[in-house]
Amino acid sequence: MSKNLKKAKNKLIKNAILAAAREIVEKSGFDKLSIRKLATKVGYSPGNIYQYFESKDQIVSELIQSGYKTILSSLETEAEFSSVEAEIRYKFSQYIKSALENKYYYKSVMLSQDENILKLTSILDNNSNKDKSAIKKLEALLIKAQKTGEFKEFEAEIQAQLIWTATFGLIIRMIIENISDKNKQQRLIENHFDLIFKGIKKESA
Amino acid sequence: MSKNLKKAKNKLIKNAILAAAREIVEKSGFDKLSIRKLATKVGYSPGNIYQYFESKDQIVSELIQSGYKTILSSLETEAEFSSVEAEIRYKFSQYIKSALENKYYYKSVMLSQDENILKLTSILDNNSNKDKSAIKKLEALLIKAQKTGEFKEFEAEIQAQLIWTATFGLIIRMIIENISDKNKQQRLIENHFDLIFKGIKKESA
Amino acid sequence: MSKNLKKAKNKLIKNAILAAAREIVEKSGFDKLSIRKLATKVGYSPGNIYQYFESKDQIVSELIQSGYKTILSSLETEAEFSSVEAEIRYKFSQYIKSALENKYYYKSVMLSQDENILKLTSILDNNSNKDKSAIKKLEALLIKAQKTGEFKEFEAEIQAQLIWTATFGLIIRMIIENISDKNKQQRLIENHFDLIFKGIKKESA
Amino acid sequence: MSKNLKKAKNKLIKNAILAAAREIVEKSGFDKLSIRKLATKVGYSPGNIYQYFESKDQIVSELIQSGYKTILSSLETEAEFSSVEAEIRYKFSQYIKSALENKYYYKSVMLSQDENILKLTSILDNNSNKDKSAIKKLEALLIKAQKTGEFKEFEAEIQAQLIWTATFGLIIRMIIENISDKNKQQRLIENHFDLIFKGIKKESA
DNA sequence: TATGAATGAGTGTTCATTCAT
DNA sequence: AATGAATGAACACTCATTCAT
Repeated sequence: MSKNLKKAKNKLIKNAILAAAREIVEKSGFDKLSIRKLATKVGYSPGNIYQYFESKDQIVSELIQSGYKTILSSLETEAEFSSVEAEIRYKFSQYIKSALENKYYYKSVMLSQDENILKLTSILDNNSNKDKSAIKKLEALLIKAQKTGEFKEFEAEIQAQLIWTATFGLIIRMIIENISDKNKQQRLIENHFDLIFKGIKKESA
Repeated sequence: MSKNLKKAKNKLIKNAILAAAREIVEKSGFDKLSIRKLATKVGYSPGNIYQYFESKDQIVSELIQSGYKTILSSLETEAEFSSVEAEIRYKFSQYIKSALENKYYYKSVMLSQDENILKLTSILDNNSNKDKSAIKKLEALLIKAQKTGEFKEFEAEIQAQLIWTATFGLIIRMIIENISDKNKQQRLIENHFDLIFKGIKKESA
Repeated sequence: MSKNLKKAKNKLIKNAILAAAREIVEKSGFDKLSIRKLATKVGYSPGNIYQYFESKDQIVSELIQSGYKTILSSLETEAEFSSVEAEIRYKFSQYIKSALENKYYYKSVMLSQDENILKLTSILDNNSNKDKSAIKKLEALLIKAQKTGEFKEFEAEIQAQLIWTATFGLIIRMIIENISDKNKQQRLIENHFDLIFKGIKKESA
Repeated sequence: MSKNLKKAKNKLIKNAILAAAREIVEKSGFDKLSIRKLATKVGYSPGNIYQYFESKDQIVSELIQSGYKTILSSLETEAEFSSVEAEIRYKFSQYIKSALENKYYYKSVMLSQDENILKLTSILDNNSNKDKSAIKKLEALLIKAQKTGEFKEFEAEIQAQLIWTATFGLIIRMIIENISDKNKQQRLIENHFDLIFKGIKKESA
């Protein structure tokens, strides 16, 4: 077999292993992912898994990063927006829908307390991932809108965090309570953003 | 010993076991709860635990149900409030703090997808537990505030749900990301309610 | 079964486990001692070993201490000696013979580089076991003999160490080369001490 | 490629493998020598090692034999000495240092009970290797010194053996107890020979 | 009612060796 | 001659559960 073919085969198997891992995680959560179960599922001996991955941690890590990227990528768009509110509403709606489409995945990743995963998913830790994180992008948006007078002047970092925790809470509850009616989802999402943008108090109050 | 006495003694011991379990869980999480540790803590042998509980699962389940009540009870108070906003801020702050003090329970209860538990914990399901649920009490408060002009006129049920999911999201993330600095907690909580009451948009915008 | 009986049975089994461990070690060295092999040998499941010992380390440790004490105890005696030379010759001869009677054991213990074992067996480390060790007793003997003029004035600590390493070397080689002829053993031992006491140089040289 | 060329190439590679193995062993000990690590170091795949050696055992065995020669060769020298004492002190110091520089070999070789190795390493067996052995050379030296009046008249064979076992004991303990301080090594070595040459007794005693 | 011994399955990881390619 | 995938056994240790006593 040529070197290229071998490499391709290797990649194929790596992917098969990751796919099996994903299946286990989605069905039973990260706790239940073990090298043995994984090996059995792909029809290998436990030791052979280490031919393809250095450690369980590496498997977990690759698993998460790939899934998480899928969901996060829903935040990217080429569209232009008339206001920051419109932009946030649009992007987060996409994000929520993507999360709901990968619900077991989203749940597993976002509820994991594994250190490596938390590095990617933490919302409230002000120090981690300063630059790349989605939180920072939201914060930038808030600052921009504050400057144009669209939003109230306020500490953008903490607001970004709280928008995110609120949205996270909505998604998780929709997943756990198995809210699958698209209309109901839509109504919840819209009202969620109404709440965030306008609050519940009467303006002049 | 009379039958009654026997039953009472049995209940006493069950409670002692549950109390020990609670201690372990709240100190180290559900992962670290093992029959062995539990037995050692109560001063019994591992085998004897099975005289009082059918399985570890049963212990975990009873533990979760009781923990949930503790947290919910934090919403009760005799105090009078000058406004509904003040009342909501006060009660929910209590609730959040109680959740953080019982973080392993809160997480377990609120993330459980067990049917029986979901009957108690569901936020978005409009049909379950119409009367007793905490959601309904919040909804009633919202309606009251709308009538007095304190809050905007709006569909109270869905607003109650979203306040709850947002708060749930904040709590879960504080638990998962292990935010233990009391000052940071306080700041997050206050800003969380600022967001909910006033939103982020400029009023005249 | 009464508590005492149970305890006795427990001790019996602990001893059986230790005996099995000793057998493995004597046949194949400490490297080859594994919980699995040990369990198989006593007819138990691996896990059950932990009913009797906290860890493999504890087993190893108990094993060593018991065997080492046996050999070391050969240094104790009630006898009175006409000179320090006589005392040293007598005691070390006993010690060597005891070592040869427990040869696999002596070899395993004295050649182990396991930290815990080295704490007991180190000869050259000036810091460990300052008080209790056999080395210190020899050192004291040397000092006494120096004071009475029997021995040359010299740094007693290092001399004690070197007498010990030399004797250790003799024992190990007798074991490895399987010198079992008692007469030959005796001749080697006597000449070994002649060498140590008088050296090989002509006195007036 | 001619048969000879092939054989030469084969030998070349075998040596490269052995060299890599030697490096691993001398850095980390025989425990840490694994076919995988070895293959990685030579730039081969694990399987290919078996083209050149039948088993790991064979590699270990060849390694040990070659290492032994290195150490023994330290006894050879062209130098002239003013006395036999000086000669012995010099040569054995070289030998000890060489042993300490190849400590894993020395330990493995000298503690091996493999028959073939024992043929080379035995000190106390009066019959084996009558001619070539290092012991015999030492014995000859002793006899020479006895004749010149430098050393006491005594059974040279047994003295040679005991000098050797004592020195062996010192080396092994320095290895096992990991005495790496060069000054301490030097002091021990010097005092070791003081002991051997002069003994510990007062001359006139 | 209570004990504690025992099991069997489970955890991640490493290893010498084999073998199809 | 060389690769790298694969195996199967091994390592120490933990656990929920069962059961004879």
